[in-house]
Amino acid sequence: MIDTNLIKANSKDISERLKLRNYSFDEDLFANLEAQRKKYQTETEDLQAKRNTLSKEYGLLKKEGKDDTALSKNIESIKIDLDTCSNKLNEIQSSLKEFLLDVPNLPDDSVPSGVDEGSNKKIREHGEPAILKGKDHLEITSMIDTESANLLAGSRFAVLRGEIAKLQRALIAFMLDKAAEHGYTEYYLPMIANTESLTATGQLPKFSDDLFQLTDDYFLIPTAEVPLTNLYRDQILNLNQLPQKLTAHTSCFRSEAGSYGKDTKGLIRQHQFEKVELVQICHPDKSFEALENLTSDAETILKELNLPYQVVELCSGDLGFSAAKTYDLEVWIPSQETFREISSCSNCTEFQSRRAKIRFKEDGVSKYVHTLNGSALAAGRALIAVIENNYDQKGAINIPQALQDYTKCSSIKV
RNA sequence: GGAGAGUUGGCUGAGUGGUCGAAAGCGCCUCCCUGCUAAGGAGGUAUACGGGCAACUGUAUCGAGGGUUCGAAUCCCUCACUCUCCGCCA
Repeated sequence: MIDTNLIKANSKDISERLKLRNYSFDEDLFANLEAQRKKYQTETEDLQAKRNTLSKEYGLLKKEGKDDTALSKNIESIKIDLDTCSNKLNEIQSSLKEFLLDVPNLPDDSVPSGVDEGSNKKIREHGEPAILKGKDHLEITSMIDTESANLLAGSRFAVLRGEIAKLQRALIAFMLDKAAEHGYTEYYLPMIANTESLTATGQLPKFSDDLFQLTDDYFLIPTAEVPLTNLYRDQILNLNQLPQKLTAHTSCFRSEAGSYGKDTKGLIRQHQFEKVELVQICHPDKSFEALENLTSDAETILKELNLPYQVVELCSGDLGFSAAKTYDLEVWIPSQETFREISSCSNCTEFQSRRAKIRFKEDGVSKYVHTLNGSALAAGRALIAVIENNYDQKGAINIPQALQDYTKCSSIKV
């Protein structure tokens, strides 16, 4: 949520910046709602103040046994006005909130402008992508079983068997250990979140179609960013508690509505996948520095797995709803002869902390923290990358050195 | 799932219809006293939002939501959570 004072002060500027990310901000509607909010709030509070004083007087009169009919009438009429006024106020406040919850975060000034991914900017590259087009992961091994998954649940699910299931588990354990090395505290979390949590991090109310909803107030999480960030919801931290660095492995669930026909083959786009997430809660002055660190924490894993990848800075039009600045890490997928997103590291500035009311106290003043998140990494996609980039073309997958402590073997027969 | 008890400020804990944003203690902060240590004294110490250049001031908040009342921390209803006992269970 954007600071309303900021909008009031520079409505034009805000509107321009939001245009960069293809959001058209209705300045007039906002100004109108905000003006009305102010009017009705002041009026309501005045009436409440009046009622409070008169009620006190009434009490005194009663005590002294004096006549109270005139006062009683006066109070009654104030109550009627107050009722109308506060109803109106509630109505406007919820419209205003609805309006504001729909507005995406402001792109940071450093973000390249552009309408779509075509304007994303490659920052750096690491490793040597394979020259020849390779087999895809489904062709390489039958231990990824989409047919069974289809039988059990439907499309966009996978059953992993034997060594491949173990390989994914090894990847997750490796990633968690790396996160711990980088100072992140490991969490085990509910994989169901409620409406409030999902609203705080920005998935709701706008993107409910992307979520699996279980019941009225239960949703499967689309990422561990949701529970991890919400751990601090409604809290005021001490300055010395910052930064907080958290990590968790969870399953992630996405409806993938609107992606029919996209990446239908293999593990690339699933309804359920495993991911290790990094989250940082930090001082506003440190968040852009923290984004560089968090991104490099995620990169370390790709480096140690010897996977070729590139780092891309998203342009304004390609930013996610809550992000002010994002780096995508894209890993080389030989069968597709292209780089595919395997991590997305974002600085959400105070967008989520305003929604979640996560603050810290500095010099006696409470301020909003900045929140950051990034995958380190998406395990399903990492699995594909490891399989395809290490297939020896003869029936074995060579396990990267860094993983061998976990797999207890140096290659897998497929 | 059944029965009972509870939820008040950073903490402990008073408060059963008005003078209560809330006693007292602890903690914390400022100042005073004191040549160390220890002790003592005075004052201050929630959050959000609104109005005001500011000093300041208004409103709301005693688990959450609704209700009764001129007036609710206090009475009524619903819900959540915690604890104890029983049942069941990984």
